[in-house]
Amino acid sequence: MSIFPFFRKPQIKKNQTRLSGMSKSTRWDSEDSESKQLPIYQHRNKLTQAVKNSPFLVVTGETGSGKTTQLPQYLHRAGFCKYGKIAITQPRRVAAITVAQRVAQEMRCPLGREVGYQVRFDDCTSQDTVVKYMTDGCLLREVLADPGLSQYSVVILDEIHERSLNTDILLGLLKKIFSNPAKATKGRAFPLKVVVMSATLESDKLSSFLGDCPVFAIPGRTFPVTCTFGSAIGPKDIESTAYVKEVVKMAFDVHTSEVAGDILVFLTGQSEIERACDLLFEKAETVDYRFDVQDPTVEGLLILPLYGSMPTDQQRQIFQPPPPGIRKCVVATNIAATSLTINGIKYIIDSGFVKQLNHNSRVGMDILEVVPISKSEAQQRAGRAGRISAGKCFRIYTKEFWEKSMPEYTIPEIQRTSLTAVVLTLKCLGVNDVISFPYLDRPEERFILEALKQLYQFDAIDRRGRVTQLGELMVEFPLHPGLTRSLLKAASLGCQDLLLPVAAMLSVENIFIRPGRPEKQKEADKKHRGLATRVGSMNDFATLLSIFQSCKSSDRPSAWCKENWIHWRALKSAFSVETQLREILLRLQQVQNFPVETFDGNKSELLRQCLCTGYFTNVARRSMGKVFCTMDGHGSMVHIHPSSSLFDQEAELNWVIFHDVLVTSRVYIRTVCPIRYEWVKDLLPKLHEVDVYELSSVAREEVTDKEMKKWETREAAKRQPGF
DNA sequence: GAGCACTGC
Repeated sequence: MSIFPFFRKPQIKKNQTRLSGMSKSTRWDSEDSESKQLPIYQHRNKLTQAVKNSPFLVVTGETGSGKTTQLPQYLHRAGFCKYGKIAITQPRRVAAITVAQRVAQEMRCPLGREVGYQVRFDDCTSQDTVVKYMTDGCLLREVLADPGLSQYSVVILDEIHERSLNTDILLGLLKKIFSNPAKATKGRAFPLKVVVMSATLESDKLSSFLGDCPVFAIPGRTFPVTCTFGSAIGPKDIESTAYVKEVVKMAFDVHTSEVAGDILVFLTGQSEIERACDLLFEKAETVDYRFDVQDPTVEGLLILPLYGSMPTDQQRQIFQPPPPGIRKCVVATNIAATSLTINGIKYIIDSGFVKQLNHNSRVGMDILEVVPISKSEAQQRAGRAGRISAGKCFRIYTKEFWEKSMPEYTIPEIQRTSLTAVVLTLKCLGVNDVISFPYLDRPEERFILEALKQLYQFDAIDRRGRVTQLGELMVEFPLHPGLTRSLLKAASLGCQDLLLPVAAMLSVENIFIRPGRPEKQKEADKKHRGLATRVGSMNDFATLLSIFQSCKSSDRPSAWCKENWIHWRALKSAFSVETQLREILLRLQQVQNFPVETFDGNKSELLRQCLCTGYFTNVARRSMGKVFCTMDGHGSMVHIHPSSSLFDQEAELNWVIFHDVLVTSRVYIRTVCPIRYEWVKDLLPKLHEVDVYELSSVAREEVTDKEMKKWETREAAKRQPGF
């Protein structure tokens, strides 16, 4: 029996499919009445005209305007697919997939034919696909292979206001490539049309960035949300964690005094959410529904946590409507701000904080920190209450906090992240001058210089800032450049099987489960310690390799994970990443001039020596007791994280490499491996070879011979014996 | 002696 009894497969004649939209076919003329009621519908002719008339167009519209689903269909119907496909980018996989599903349904075609999607590990397109939803990262990879984007007639960048790193890079690239009319038509029958879609904010900025291109505003269709400020959290409370209690109190007040409707609470992380849920549960137990609760139809409270690392089936529970009479209260991270939409939310409790990963170029580290959200983000959170009817948003912070502690806009990712991979991508696209590249918001110059310095250290670019052969290979891998460097070293020595699983394990989410309850915690820790392997000595990278192999060869891998307190979901994605990396490597080995080296060292040390070629920027040396000192020029004092198998064995160690740094009560290094000084001796001087200020000319590729000479003398002076 | 939000290739 069919699940959809009224669904009829459309009759598609083979010859008709490819150009169907622009012929006089009546297939698309019968729009369903639902899409006719969308605010965008009245503007459809003007919109297609606007796309025709200008190479760039900005379209703004709030959620519910229908721009993501309708505009591609209008363009399709107007004949734009005659010259190529229409690409619509999304910052997230799920969005690309679900929107494509809906549009395929509206256009009455099977998904993957005229309408399809492409995300990593999942390409649902065919020869017939002319409307293609995809993640911004996928389109960026396509630009790398074909900078002219010759198979597309229109590229639509959606959700620009979220300012994802990839979308920002694409925007700059499209401006650079297609704002020059001569370049824009080069090798094309029809100049590429670029449409940039965003929520209403910042449309002027976008328009002027794209040469004062026209702006098309579509009214949204959401309900009003009234916002109130609290009295407890003021500008002085930025460092405190008092907001958890305050949030619980506010949620409880809403439950007892407001009419029926579900509650969504925004907090910053897993442990905080679990604590808030416990507190709320305690309070909710004391309620007498005969007297305490104003709305007589409300007879109970269902409290549900929601965060990213939660098991998927548990996440699914969130979307179930609560039983009659029960009010649902979801306590979530920022995942509920954009990634997941929960229906039925009428009340928002906003803590005003978020956990954000910021790159600190002063110490050369990424730091995850709790910071106040921006005003635009607060509005976004509030908007989550107005999707089905009028809602209310309770901000626990004061008006003064709003005015003094919260910035207008969130700093875009490109300005607070390490740019090493981005700069390599740009260089490979022929963007030599990465400083004057058209960024919508320019990153600080020292961020760019730091990235160049790292790329130079990895031999991905040469002293004049040109991409090396190795750099060309590196850009093909969806990994951090250092990790790629190690992988390529291993491949050239023929031992890629050691590095492929390690690289995969390090590029997926954390695989170790650590529960909140202390007794369970002990159990999990014990299991994890048992997984640590001794290859000559303890080594966290080798442990990852061993976990990967043990699980993969297990008869029941998911049971194996459960037993060992490992996230099965994470390990599954590590398996697919490993396969993908292996395929990329094989392809490159077949077509490129791939380096081959011989190894005359100790075989049991092979893995660690390969790691050294990519991690010599992350070397630390024990200075005193349990304190290590990084050798990256910053000389930061760090400790080995207690989750490492090398924790408590510091006395036996002198030199180590580490995968990442975690800043909490101390500065911790995680995923650690002991090394011998000889392995990095020849690499370390490279860390001090180039001064960041000298690199600004590398960035612009304007290095004169005189400058080169100056460097070489300085470098010789710096190369001192022993270090 | 432990405190990793969220994406993406």
